[in-house]
Amino acid sequence: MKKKKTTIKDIANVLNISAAAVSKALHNDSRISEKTKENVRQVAKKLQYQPNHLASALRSGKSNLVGVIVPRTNSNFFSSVIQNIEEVLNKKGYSIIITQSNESYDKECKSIDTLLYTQVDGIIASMANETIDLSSYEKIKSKGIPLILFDRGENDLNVDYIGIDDYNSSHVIVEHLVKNGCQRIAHIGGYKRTRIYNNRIRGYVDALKKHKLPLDAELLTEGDLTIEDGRIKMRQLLSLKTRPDAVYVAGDYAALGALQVLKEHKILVPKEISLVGFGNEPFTDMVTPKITSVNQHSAEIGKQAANTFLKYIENDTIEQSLNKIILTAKLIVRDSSNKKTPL
Amino acid sequence: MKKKKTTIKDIANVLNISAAAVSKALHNDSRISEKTKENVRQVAKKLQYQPNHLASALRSGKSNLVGVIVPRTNSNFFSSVIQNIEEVLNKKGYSIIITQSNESYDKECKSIDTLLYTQVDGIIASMANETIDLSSYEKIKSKGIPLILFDRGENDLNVDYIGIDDYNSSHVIVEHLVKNGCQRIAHIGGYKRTRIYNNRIRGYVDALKKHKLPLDAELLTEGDLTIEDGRIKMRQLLSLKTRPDAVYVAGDYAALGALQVLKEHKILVPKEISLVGFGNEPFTDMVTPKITSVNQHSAEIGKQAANTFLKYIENDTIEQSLNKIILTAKLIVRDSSNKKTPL
DNA sequence: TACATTTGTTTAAACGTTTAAGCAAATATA
DNA sequence: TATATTTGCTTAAACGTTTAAACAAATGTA
Repeated sequence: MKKKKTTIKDIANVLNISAAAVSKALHNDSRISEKTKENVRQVAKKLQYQPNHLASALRSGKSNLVGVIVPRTNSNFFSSVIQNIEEVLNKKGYSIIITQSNESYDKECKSIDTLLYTQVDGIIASMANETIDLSSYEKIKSKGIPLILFDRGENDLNVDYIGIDDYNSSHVIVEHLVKNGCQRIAHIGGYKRTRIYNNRIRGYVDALKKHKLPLDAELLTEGDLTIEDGRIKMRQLLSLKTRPDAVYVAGDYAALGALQVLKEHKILVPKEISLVGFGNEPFTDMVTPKITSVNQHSAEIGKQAANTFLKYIENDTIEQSLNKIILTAKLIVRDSSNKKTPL
Repeated sequence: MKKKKTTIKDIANVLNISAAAVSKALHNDSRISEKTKENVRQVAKKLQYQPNHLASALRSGKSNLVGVIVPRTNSNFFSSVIQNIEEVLNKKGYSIIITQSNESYDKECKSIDTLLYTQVDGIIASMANETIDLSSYEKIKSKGIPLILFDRGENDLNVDYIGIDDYNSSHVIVEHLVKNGCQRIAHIGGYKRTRIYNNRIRGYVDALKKHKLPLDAELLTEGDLTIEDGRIKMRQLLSLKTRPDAVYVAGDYAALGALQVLKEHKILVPKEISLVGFGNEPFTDMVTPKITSVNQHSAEIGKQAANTFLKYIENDTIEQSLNKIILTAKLIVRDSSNKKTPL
């Protein structure tokens, strides 16, 4: 059934030379004559030779494969980061293997095992929401291969991190809402244990203080930021004795859920309640009203992550350490928070 | 820099047994004593032994890796298919490697090369829109590993295919629109060269005939079904002397673009023009009005694809041939086409 | 001419497993 | 007691490469 695959030896036999010569010819070794190289290339083509990656990786100790772990691929942010990682790495002869954790810690551990098992030369990852125990990430480090984190990182791992300035983004958002006359700003946040969400919460709290706005515990919630979570939290906010006049949601999906609830309650956005999301997912520009959100520079993050990996490959004497590249996120003001020129 | 990895030999040395014994112990060979097995397991754990996949795959000729190629991962359909493929295959000890073609033929070829190079045991793929030349897919077949296609398939490859009944889905859609009083139904279609879109177009044409509706060439367009494509095609339709009273779009993203244009033109949906999409992407349920769409049973497709692969692995005497599994898609009627109980 | 260098190749070991074959010791069978 | 079988391991080859080391032939140098 299985067709026999062409090996370097088959080529060697045809040309009556050694397998070693063929290997070197294919790698353009200077000690192989131009004539032999040409012969090898021709026979290789004719026999449809494809190098056996397993063998070469085993021998050389380099797989030319990089693992990428993301919580999910069906968000524009992660999809775009991946695309850019791939673009940069392909140019340098690396291929990438994508795995999704589905925000599950167990699945993430399995992904890591799969990647290590595949003997990837490095791993670029964004951590699952659930992840608290870092031991599987420590395992990557202990194998001595570069580990680069982006978006969802963790200082304690002492590796490179590429992300945006979440703390400051919250300040920008609150400032924007205040300028638009909002006084009672709620925050539908992610889980505090995830660093980025924690930073957004801290930023929100500090920005309220800065603007001398009351910090009301019932206006601050934590959750997984799914659409459903956004719906639940928005309903909670609407049931308060004093409703907020603005809601800053730490993720676009939850912001969408919140918007649905607002529309179901016939509440005018932004007139009665302003809404701001986070992530600049494409749909924020598609719904009515369009949702104000924060652009996370996915392309840039992907490129920087890939380049950071390459840095370690090109110079393996550098020891990894906590090294943060923080990009400044950009607030994209749309209808959902723009009271000045309403729909 | 690179830490030395534990091998089977290290374990053997500690216990003063041969590497072969360790290998067998780890594979629970019946000819190894329970005591030795236990010792091996303990030492393996202590030394944090992780089998070297490259070596075992090279030796055994099985990588336990399955490649998955999709046009893109940031659609819910593909993301869900992938998740289900993974679920089924993980249980059987396989890991999957995801690659995206980004709808580009070149990228698809590269993906195939990467996967073959990684020595995957099989490939499950959905073809890029652009793909006409099938030679890279033929390459997969010529390697003798199973190739399973889903959603975007091609009869000429003579391999297994899992998808939905596109032709019939068009009939269901047209029927639904007719029942809602539509008489002049347009179709914003995909490229005819892609089989699924061709089938949707044929279904549309035949359904019109069946209902004795006029088949007007200017009501039928072809494109790549991106949001932008949907916008362009909708504008074209609106500029006709006689506008359609319903638009059936062969993809949800394009349907979204079409909806945006309709709203910009203050055209009431579904009152003036009804709209139907395809794919049941989550956002169809999020926008206003909610878009009627077709559920493609992504989970089922993923499971069937994985099981089809396993069928060949479990019995390698079966020769692959054109073998279609066609699921019946389900029309999800929402506001955008429901004239009877409008908003 | 004698020696050194360069060129183009071969040989053989190695990467970390798996596995067929072999073998000694223990146990079962007659 | 002698022979057969089972148990529990070892030996060695193999998977398809890469690569250090060796070497013969060709070319250069003095």
